[in-house]
Amino acid sequence: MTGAVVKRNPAPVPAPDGVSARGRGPHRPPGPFTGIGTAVPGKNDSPLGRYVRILESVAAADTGLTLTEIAQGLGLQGGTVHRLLRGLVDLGLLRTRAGSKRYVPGPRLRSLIHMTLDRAEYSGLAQSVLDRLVDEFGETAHLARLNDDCAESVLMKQPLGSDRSFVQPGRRLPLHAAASGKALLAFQDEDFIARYLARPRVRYTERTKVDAAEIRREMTRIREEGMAVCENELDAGVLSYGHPVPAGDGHVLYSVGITGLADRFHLVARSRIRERLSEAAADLSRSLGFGG
Amino acid sequence: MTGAVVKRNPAPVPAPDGVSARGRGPHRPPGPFTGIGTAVPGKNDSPLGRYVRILESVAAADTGLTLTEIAQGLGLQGGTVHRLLRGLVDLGLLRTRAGSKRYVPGPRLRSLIHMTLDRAEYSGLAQSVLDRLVDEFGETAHLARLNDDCAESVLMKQPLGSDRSFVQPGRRLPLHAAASGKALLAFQDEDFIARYLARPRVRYTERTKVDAAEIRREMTRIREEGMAVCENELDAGVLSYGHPVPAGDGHVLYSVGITGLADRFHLVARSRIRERLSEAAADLSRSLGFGG
DNA sequence: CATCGGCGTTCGCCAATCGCGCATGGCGGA
DNA sequence: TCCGCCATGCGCGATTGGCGAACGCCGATG
Repeated sequence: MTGAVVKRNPAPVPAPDGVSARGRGPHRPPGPFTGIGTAVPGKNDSPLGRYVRILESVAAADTGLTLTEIAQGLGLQGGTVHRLLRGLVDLGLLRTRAGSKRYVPGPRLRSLIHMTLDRAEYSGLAQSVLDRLVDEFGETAHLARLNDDCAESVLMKQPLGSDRSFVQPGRRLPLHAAASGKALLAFQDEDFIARYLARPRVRYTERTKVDAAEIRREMTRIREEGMAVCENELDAGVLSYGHPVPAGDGHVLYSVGITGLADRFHLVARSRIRERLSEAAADLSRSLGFGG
Repeated sequence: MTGAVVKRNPAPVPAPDGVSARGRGPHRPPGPFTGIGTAVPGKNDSPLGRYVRILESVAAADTGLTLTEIAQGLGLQGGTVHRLLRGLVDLGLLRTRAGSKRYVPGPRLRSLIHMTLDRAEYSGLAQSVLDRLVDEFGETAHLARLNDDCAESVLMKQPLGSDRSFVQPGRRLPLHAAASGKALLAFQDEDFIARYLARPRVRYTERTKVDAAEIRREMTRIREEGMAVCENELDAGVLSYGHPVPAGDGHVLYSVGITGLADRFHLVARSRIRERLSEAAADLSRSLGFGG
């Protein structure tokens, strides 16, 4: 099977003379030059390799690419590329720019990006927003990311003199028993929520809500209020608030939260917290790259 | 073709009773729960969808995943996953951690991720490093990213009172005639360099080097010195320096550069520039997520 | 106003591939 | 030592990828 003659297009190599192999050699103005991290130069065309090259082309283009631009770049047929693109769009890796027929990176590719972001990188992106929250309330603020079936704290800022922390970076917070987790869960799509609720949940304290119906009611409340509250449901004596960070295209991948000891933090008016968290979420949405 | 009975595994659904359909139901301790950005819930298992889910699983795991962990997560056979992983590794999307058998994101995925980073995001990640360079030298500093076959300036910081800029974000700098471009080209693998040199190059000024052999000689020099210099090769009267930003796994995707008018900038000792650029590159490598 | 060319879309066909079961080979723990 | 875990090949069948071709659609062109 090594020498099997492949019928496919011989890749975007300009035909030696003026006419391409199929008599319709277009022209291809700038040329493709695909492949930055080309590991094994022979495996680059396979079903998967083509998908990757499409993604790379689209990602490299600032304003998106049209179908035929992609087709030319890969040396593939228009019809073929159309099908590939449909697959990519259906998976959410690409999307078409509103109305236009230009393809741009989709939410799924975006989320993949953020999943591989290291914790160190968040400090540059979000530190200032958390700083402001801490200045305002004197309590611990953190940024949480939806990871798998939990919310992972990726960045935290504590007020001076704070003794212990409940949301140090790396801690995985359950989606049903933490404010930032609940703020994430409430804004996932129905499919995600259903799958989450179908699995067993841990009861951390006697106030932890584990009943599916009860959680669903709270999700509705959170969506209405725009903010999640969690008191004594995960750590005893702790009161925390969580607010979703919108991702521009409707998805919610991050949430911002603020956490304090209940007896002290209760003194702060909830409406003011909601207001500030909402502002912080808008700022974060911008600095995390969801603005444009 | 709607009701076609599919033979594949019924997805990671636990078998109703104790025994799985194939009589070997392992146990799957934590459970898979794959799928955050599930766009179209039906299209999620297709050849491509499986690949994407593998990538997401691996990206979400901090320390990488083993083959069987992935297989369990997707509800696929070990042998099947092995082939999928081989494809992903061959393409450079994944790689195995040195010696270990754990799979982690590869250089190609890294590069894809960084290609979709928005310019706004760079300001959070890299602004402070550029600020320091500008404070030190009073000249314009910028961060460039290898895009396709050119270096794209993604972030720039000018000193106060600077009149015009040669590296405003979005500008695409040629790899053979700009300091930051040359710093990128010099540290690509031989395959990339050969392909780049095989294509025609633009001569911008009479000092632009376009001859392949001459460029290769300069590449060697750059690798030895660790820094690229460019004077009057792209813009007349402009002197600029470029330094690669190492990506941890040997690849170079970014470079940092500093640019000034030649008659003024010539007064600064080259060794000091090299030293500061080297520090800046190390800082950038960390804040861009290559620190490990 | 008619025509042409580019672009996106759809359809049938063939085979490359994907995914599975099974068998095999290395490696570490009991 | 043996045994289990994990990783790796090898046929087989169903799925899907890729191609050619044809079809609307729009704007540019004569």
